[in-house]
Amino acid sequence: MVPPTPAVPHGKRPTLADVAARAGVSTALVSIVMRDAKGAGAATRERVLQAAQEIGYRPDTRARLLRSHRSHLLGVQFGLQHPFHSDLLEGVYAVAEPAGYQIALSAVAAGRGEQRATDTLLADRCEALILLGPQAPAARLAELAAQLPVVSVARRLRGSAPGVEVVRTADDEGARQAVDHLVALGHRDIAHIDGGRAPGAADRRRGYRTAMSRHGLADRVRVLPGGLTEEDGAAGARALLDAAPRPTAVLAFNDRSATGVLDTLLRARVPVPDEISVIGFDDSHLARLAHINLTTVGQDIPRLAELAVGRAIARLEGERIPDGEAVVAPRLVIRGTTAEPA
Amino acid sequence: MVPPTPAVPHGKRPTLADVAARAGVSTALVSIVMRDAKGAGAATRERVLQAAQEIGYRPDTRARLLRSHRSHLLGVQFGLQHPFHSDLLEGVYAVAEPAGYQIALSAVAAGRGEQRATDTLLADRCEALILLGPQAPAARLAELAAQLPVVSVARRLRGSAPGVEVVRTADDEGARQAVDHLVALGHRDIAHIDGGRAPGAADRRRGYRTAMSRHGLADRVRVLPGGLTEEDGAAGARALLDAAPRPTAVLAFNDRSATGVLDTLLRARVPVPDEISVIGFDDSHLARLAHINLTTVGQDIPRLAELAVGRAIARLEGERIPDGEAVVAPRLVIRGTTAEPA
DNA sequence: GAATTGTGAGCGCTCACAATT
DNA sequence: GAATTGTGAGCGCTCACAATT
Repeated sequence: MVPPTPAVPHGKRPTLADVAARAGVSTALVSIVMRDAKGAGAATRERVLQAAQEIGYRPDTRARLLRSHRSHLLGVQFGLQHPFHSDLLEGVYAVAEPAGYQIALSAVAAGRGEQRATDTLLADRCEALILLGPQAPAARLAELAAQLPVVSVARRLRGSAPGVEVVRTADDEGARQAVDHLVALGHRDIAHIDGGRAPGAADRRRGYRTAMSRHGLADRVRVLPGGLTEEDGAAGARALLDAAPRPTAVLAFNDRSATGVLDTLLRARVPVPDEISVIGFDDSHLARLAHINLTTVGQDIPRLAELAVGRAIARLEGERIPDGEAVVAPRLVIRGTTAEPA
Repeated sequence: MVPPTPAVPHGKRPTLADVAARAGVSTALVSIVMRDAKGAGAATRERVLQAAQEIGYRPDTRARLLRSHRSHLLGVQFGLQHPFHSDLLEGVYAVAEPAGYQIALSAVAAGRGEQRATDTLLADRCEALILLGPQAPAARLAELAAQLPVVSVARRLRGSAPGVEVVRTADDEGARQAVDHLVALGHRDIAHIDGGRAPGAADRRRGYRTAMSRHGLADRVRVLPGGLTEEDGAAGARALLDAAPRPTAVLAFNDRSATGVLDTLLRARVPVPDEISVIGFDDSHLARLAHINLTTVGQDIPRLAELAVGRAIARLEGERIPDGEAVVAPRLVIRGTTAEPA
């Protein structure tokens, strides 16, 4: 049985002209009222809104965009499997919509690469692109930046993609804070399970090394290959358990990785933080869960989102933008997975 | 310093007319070539593509949609914080794009409710709506369904929203499979940490109760209030640890909840599965991670996505659709968190 | 003259159809 | 006659401007 709604909706969807006819005014006037622009009397405004309501009129965003010079559309590319991106998106919506910009989302997924994601955003007439943790070659980013304003969030680009705005956390500084905290607690054997080639991984690795050296612990530096998933953290933790001497503290690349570390240690009956302290990175939802209660280097997600949207809009509106990257300070959040060494 | 790219891109972006002028043909012909439609000679086709390439032409999706009767756009509403939705989206993209439909994404987030999410999809001229785990009142869904085809995924609607297509997993059957498995292992004290008011929770609860009764274990039924997060599972597990007698097995509402259960048990030094067996629901990425290795009731995510997209398209193309809901069979995936009771 | 209203054109495409080979 | 090419109109809006109070 075919259900009640017809395949092609009943007749056509109502247009400006339908509203105008019903209200007995011109379409231009309806347009003014629908946009809430000035140039219409209170009585007419009332009458038009009434008519629109009655026939269930909704403005057609696409026609609107086509006609107007500006589209006020920001295209955002994100990874479907990254909770950190989800958190950022919340912030992006929160900042963009009040500023009068709409968000067009395009996901990177298995079988749907970044090229595809950005291509659809361009075809949709986005005015600027905000890329969350893009992995595309710098040359591709530069190519995009030649066409429209592009903001890279959380991916550093050392001048290799001119024209691309970069908004990121001071990853090295975050790693330093983590090491400082552990050293202050009395730790010396501090290992780092890194993020491999993930955005930010190189800086965190460097920050860790530098901080260790500064504390005279250069010979204790231990970097284990990792990645951005729970599994990567678990693998790193298993390697550490076999090591002699075992470290008394671990800095993981991110919270997901740290979760994997915690799980492996728990299974191996190595009490945290009594025997080994663990620090994550991001301060995502995960870290805050009471049963995880992870000490972590917090990224200021709302601030990152605000800066990303802000720079995109500033570029579009021709405002002056401070030179160089926007680097946001991280902040160590001390919870229950770090303590003095045994 | 303002960077190289001008605020409003260099002049204008190229249009069909620009390509036509460069190739020395009519715009209609360029349109044909760009759409890969028939009606253009090989040589012309070549020349047009060449011209388009040279000036960096990209078709404007919005103008295209405006002009053509059909938009071939499917609007998908999803929750930003639900990994299960991310998995579904992967499947949706994989099915829709080859079928010639584009996906418009609209996220539900803090401060951006479902009403807002669907409103933007409608304004974008989507032809059909696919709602992942919608929580909106049935009346609202019915209202939408009166305007265009609507598919509800994972949310059951017992006739309360006529016209809405429902695609879901047989949640009760899934819970039954879990209980059967545990009973076959020898468990009798099997508790359920439920999903509260989450979509599917009522069916899973009922499936659990029914299965317990069928095994003559009605007096062992224990349902603890829960939800869909790790924290909900952890809270339920804490309650169970204090209970006397402790259950020997727990069925959690979903994998996230089960992860919270596992964590709490590990911390309390209650070995899994030696002392307590744990089963999740979904078979999300989470469950498959080696260090979690969770026995779980698998939802057939690719199939759910395929059915959702398929029904939307069928409705749009006026095909006959089997009456009633599309219910997908779950399949128990046995991993490492279940065993015979001690 | 200031506020309100209307007119005409056109944004970038695709479609139906006519004209050309 | 079949394939290829071109013409004109119009999708639903907004904008610049003119006309009205």
